[in-house]
Parts: sequence; structure tokens; C-alpha cells
Amino acid sequence: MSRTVGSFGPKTLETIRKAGLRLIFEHGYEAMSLRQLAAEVGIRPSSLYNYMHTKQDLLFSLIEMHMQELLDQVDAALTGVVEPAERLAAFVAFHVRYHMVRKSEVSVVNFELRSLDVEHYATVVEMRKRYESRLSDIIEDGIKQGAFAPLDVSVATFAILAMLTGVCSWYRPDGRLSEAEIIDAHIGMALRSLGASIIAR
Amino acid sequence: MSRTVGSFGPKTLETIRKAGLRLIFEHGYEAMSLRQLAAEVGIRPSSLYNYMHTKQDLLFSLIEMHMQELLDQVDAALTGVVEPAERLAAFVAFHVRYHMVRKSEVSVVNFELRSLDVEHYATVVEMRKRYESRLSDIIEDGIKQGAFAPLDVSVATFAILAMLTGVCSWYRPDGRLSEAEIIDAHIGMALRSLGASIIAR
Amino acid sequence: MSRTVGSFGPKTLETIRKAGLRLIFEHGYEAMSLRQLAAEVGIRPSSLYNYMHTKQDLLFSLIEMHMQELLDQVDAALTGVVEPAERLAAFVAFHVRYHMVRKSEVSVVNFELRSLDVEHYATVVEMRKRYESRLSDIIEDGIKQGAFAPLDVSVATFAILAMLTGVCSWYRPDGRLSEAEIIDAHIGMALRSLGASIIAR
Amino acid sequence: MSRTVGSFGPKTLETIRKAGLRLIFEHGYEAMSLRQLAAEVGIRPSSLYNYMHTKQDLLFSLIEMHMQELLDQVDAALTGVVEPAERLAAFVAFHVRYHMVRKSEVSVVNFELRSLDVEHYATVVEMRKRYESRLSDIIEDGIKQGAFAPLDVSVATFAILAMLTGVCSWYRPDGRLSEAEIIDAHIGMALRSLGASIIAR
DNA sequence: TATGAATGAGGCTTCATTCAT
DNA sequence: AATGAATGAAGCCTCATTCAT
Repeated sequence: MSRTVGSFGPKTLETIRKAGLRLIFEHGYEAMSLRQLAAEVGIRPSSLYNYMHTKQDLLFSLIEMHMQELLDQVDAALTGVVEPAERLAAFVAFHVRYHMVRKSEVSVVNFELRSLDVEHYATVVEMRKRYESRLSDIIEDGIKQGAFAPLDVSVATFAILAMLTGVCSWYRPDGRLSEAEIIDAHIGMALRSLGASIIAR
Repeated sequence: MSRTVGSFGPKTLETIRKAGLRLIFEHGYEAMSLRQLAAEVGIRPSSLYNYMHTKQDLLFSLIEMHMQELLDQVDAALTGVVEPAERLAAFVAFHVRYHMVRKSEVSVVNFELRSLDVEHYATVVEMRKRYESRLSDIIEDGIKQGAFAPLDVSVATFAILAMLTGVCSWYRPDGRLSEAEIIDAHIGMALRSLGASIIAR
Repeated sequence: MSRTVGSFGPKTLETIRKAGLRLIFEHGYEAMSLRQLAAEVGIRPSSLYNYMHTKQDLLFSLIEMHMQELLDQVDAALTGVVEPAERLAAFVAFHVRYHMVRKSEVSVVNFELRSLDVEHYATVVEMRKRYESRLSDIIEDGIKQGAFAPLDVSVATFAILAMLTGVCSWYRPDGRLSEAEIIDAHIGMALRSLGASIIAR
Repeated sequence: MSRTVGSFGPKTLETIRKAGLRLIFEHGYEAMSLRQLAAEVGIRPSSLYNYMHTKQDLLFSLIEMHMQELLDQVDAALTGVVEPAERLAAFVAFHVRYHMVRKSEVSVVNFELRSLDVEHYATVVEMRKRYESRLSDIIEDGIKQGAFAPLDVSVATFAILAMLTGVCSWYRPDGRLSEAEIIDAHIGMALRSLGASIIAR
């Protein structure tokens, strides 16, 4: 409810995106009204249209922006890591940390896809597939190289992604465990689930 | 003025629930309109109120009914199974199968909680905690008995639940793998992730 | 809210009328719903139609019945009283007492006329005129006989009626003054307002 | 899509208030629909909400505004008048004239109080009490000074107010009597009812 | 006599959006 | 860049009423 009064010109777009993300995260896209959003930003509803085309476009741009960031960052996180088990650990560490730190963004991306219209939906699903392939490639390589047990790559990919992503539905910064402990626990479970011997880190 | 042919009294409630569940699954609770629902059922919007109090009550009753069924069935599935690894396998088998077969129900339960008002929300969260405790009890016992590696029960519970539940976001009855194959794959991953030796089944 | 459970057959009509009167008094005719009424009576809305034709008819029958009673009783109260001042006092005493004791009925009659459709409205207005003529006749006679000051009969009639009727908007049985005290006060004011010398009673 | 000709911004609020007052006067608050009101104003129902928060708020603001005007004007009318009988005459003259000229406003204030929600109701009742005290103060002073007969102040206040207010339920500008005649008649009756000797004016 | 089920009409209100200023 | 005013569409829900059982 904290109205950001006095945000002029160039900063306003950023304010709208931040408030929009939070409101969608809290109430859902359908349940968030542009009245609410405008009130949070400290402008009138009609003024929003100086910064966006439609409500739907706002949602899409938020989702796309964060999918792109996810893709960029995962590649950075994997750069220079070669061994399958190491790469898996790196992926897990990155994914879990990202899902703890960027909880809202990630939740919006995951929950509000169905509110996208067909074309926007297709675009995002394609990006998601690209992201998933980062993990499935690691698993496939690991199996080929004998580092992981011979299991169905597809199922394993979905299962591990779901396991890791789950963290954003319960993690709280002031919780009992530290970020590092949570990440390590997930690395352990992911590696073991693939039949890998735990690596020293 | 006369009764519309094709929808008789006693069956109508069931029709409403089925259609409501499907529409909420497809569009989300906020996005589903009672006009839509009534049209699907073949009655007028105002007639819905002969079967429900409010839209919110419809959502709650759907969610509660399916949470109760989940609780009843998990207990039945675990009855008579004693060894931790066996119990875990039984839980995984039940949970995954339920989430493949009852995909819509389960998705609605998981995604639409935020649309419940405070009291209804509290009721359902309590039921969900009861369900989660079935798994965490198994993991806790397994660790105590040395069947599983010594890991954080809470994290492990959430991680495995998320992994298993994920199946309902991609499973399709006409997919490449059979139900049994998918279930076995998840049993394997879950057991390994806990550091259990794979059991013979 | 006290549901009168178990009112069978012949008594039900009376129960409906009583509850209807009270509800219209409390909420107004437009604001009272037949759902409410049925609930108070302990039957289903559709069952009301075994006892009345429409909601409008219920209102009319209540109003008409009580107008008729008012007419009957005022004539009884004036029977045998001859002197204008005495007749005025008798009228005032009757009118004020009736408006204290039958507060709800009288308020409904006075406030809900506008909710009657044209024909019903005309009927009731005619009855009301008949009632008013009881007072205006007394005033007219009193002026002719020199018992009252020479003033406009019409204005005096309306003014005194309004004054007396006002009692039902503030009287409470547990109030500071007794019925008799209130009645006497009004007799005094009415007589004086017409320039009559106060009579001994 | 373009602006409907014939109703410009700044005047619309006033138009809404006037039409709203008239419709509530004619049909009652509950019976007046916002569709009706919008149609009278020449805008669409949803446009009403650019000028009011809710239907209830419209009612309250109309009532409050007119109660405030009544309070302001009565004080002006009594300014500089000192003798109790003179003050009473001034009060009667003001009240009757106001109730003849502002018939609709006054009727809405008197009849629609019950449609106000609790808080709004309390506010208005308090204002009404303040208004009534103008009259009761006059009566009380008159009795103390021996200008009026010793009677119950409360009853006399209610009785005279009711008598005077009654005028708005029958007065018609094209009636037999002039405003002045009606006012004089009421002054006479009010003074006499309190046992005052008629003053020369 | 009672009622479950159905309904057309309509209740108030919110919505995203447009456009002239 | 901002907004007041307007709007069509639609939201959930209540209403009085009907009628077959």
C-alpha cells in the first residue's frame, strides 16, 4: 500500500513494473486491477497507458523480461564448468538461489502463464523449453558418460526442476536454514536422485 | 417459464461441480465467470444459486472435498506397510498416481488456494499440513532407523513433495511412458534422493 | 429472527401477516424480501404463494385491513359524545392511543402508501380521507357553534392530525411518561391550538 | 466511444444530485435504481461512479447537505429575535416556509433515514437533535419566563415539530391558500397550543 | 399444503480502456 | 506526461414469481 508519491517521468515505468510484479504475485493477474496498480504507483489509472499498451502487455513484458534474465544468468553460471556432476551442482545452486531471491518474479512466471494470450504464451513456453534444455543436456551427458544412473532423461528433468522450483513456495529469508544450507541440501538430493556419487565442493 | 429440458434436479449439483472444477482448472478461479459455468451446465446463471451459496463457497467446497479424499486415500494406501523404504515407495506410488489421474482436482487445490478467503484458507492449509505430515513422518522414521541418510526432514519433505507433484503439470495419458513407468521412475529418484538403497518390488 | 417453527395450516396466514407487518415496518416494503419473510415464518418462499397472490397484494391487504380497523374504532370512540370540545378530546385520545399501541401498523400505513400501485393507492387514500373527515367535521362544527376560534378547517385538520400522528415516531412504552400523560398533553395542545377553553375531564 | 453530447463534466454532479433527490423523493431510496438515475442524467450507469462512491453515499450526502442547510438557515432566521413568543413565531415561519419550498429535500431527510447505514444514521440523527433543540430551547425559555403554559417541553417540542412538518405532505404551490396564510395559520395554532397570547405581527 | 428447481429481470458495482484537454 | 470523464462489457448476486411434483 505504500504509495510512491512523486515519481516523475523516467522512473515511473520502473515503478509500475515493480508494483505490478508485486501485485500480480500477491493477488494474481486476473485479480489485480489497474486501479490498484495506479494507486500503488501514485498516478491515475488512465496515466498507466502512457507506459504500457494493455494490461496483457504488462504481464507479458514482465514474464518475458524475467525469462530472459533467467536464461542469461544460467548460462553465466554454467560457464567453465565441465564435469556432469559439477555442472548439475552448479545448475542446482543457481536455480535454487534464483528461486529464493527472485521468488515473486519466478512465481509470476510459473503461475500466470495461463493468463497470457496464445501468441505470448507460445513465446514464453519456447523460452522455458530452452531453459529446461540446460538441465536435460546435463543429465543426458551425465548418463552417457556414466556419471549418472541410466534413467529417463525427460522424467528426471521434470522431476528435478519441480523439486528445485518448489523452494520458492516455502522459503522465507528469516527461516531456520541459511541459503547455503538449503542449496547444499538440494544439491545432495538432486545428485543422489540421479545416482551420482556426491561430489566434494 | 417452463423447465429447460436436459437438466434435472438431482444430477445438476454434480454437473456443476464437474464443470466448475474443469473451468477453474482451465481458466483459473478469478477468470472463470458464473455465466460460463451456467452455460456449461445448461442452466441460467441465477439457477446456480439453488446449488451453492457464493462463487467462493463453490471453490472452497471443491477444494475441501478433494483434500479430504486425498487424506482418506493416502491412509488407505499406507495401511499395512511398515518398513520406511516400503512406506516411502507406497506414498510415492499413491501420490504420483493420484496426481496423474486427478490432475485437474489437484491443480485447483494447489493453484487456487490464494483465492480462498482467510477462514477457508486456514482450513485447507491445515488439511494440507496433515497430508504433508504423512510424508515427513516416513522420512523422519527412516532417518532414525538408518534406512535414509541423515538430512533435514523439512527440506526433504518439501523437495520430494514438489518433485512428485510436478508430474501433474506435464503428464498426459497419451504420452510416451505408461503410468507404471512414470511411477517407478519417481520411486527410484525419491528413494535415491534420500540415500536409501533401492528396494526390490 | 425468531423462526416460528411448526405453524400449520390455518394459523400460517396470520403468522405471515404479523411477520410481514413487522418486517415492512423495520425495513420498508421495498427492502423486505419474501425470502426474509418466509424464513421468519418458517416456510419456503414459494409456499408464501399459497397464502397471497403477490407481494404487492400482501402490502395492500395489510394496509387496508388496518385502515378499516382505524375507521371502525374511531366511530366507536366517538359514539355518544356530542359537544365539539368533548368530541375533539375523544378523537385525540383515541388517535394518540391507537398510534402509541399500534405503532407498526400505523407507520406502515403512513410510510408505504407510495409503494402501492395506482388502484390500491386510490382505495386507501379514499379511506384515509374518510378518516380525516371525522376530525374535520368536529372542527367545522366547533367553529360554527363558537366553541373553537374561526380558522381554516383544512389547515387545522392537517395540522392537528400531523401533531397527533407524530407520537408514533418517538413513543416508547418504557419511556418517561405514561400513556395517559401523553394523551392528556396532546388533548391540551389540540384544544388550545383551536382556541377552545380547556375542558374538565 | 466518444463523449456523449449534452452533459459536460462540471455540471454533471449537480445534475446527479438534483435528479437523485427527485427520484428518491418520488420512489424512495430502495425503489430508485441507478439505471433510472443515470438515464435521467443522460449518462450511463457506470459513469455515475465518477461522481459518487456508492448509492448509499449519494443518499447520505444529499441528506447531510440538506440537514446542514436547515441548521444554517434556522440560526439565521432566529438571529436578533429575543422574546419567546416572537422567537417561536420566527421558528414556525421559517420551518413551515422551508418545508413548503424544499418539500422534496425535507421529505427525503425525514423518510429515508432508515436506509442509512449505522454510522451515517448516527451522524444525521445528531444533526436532527441539534435542530430540535432550537425549538425546545425556545419552549423551555418561554415557560420559564411565563410566556407559555407550564407543559412538558419534550412532548410539546415533538408535537409542534410534527404539526409544522406535516405541511410538506399536503402543500401544493397552486393550492387555495397562499404561503403567508398557511404560515400565519400555523403560527396561530402553535402559539395557542402553548398557551401563549397571540402576538401582533 | 408444501417445496425444489428454475428463471427473466434487474440490482449495484468494477473493469480495462479511450480520448479530449 | 497526466488526467477527468465517459463508456460497454461484464462481474456476482438477489429478486419475485412460476410450476410440476
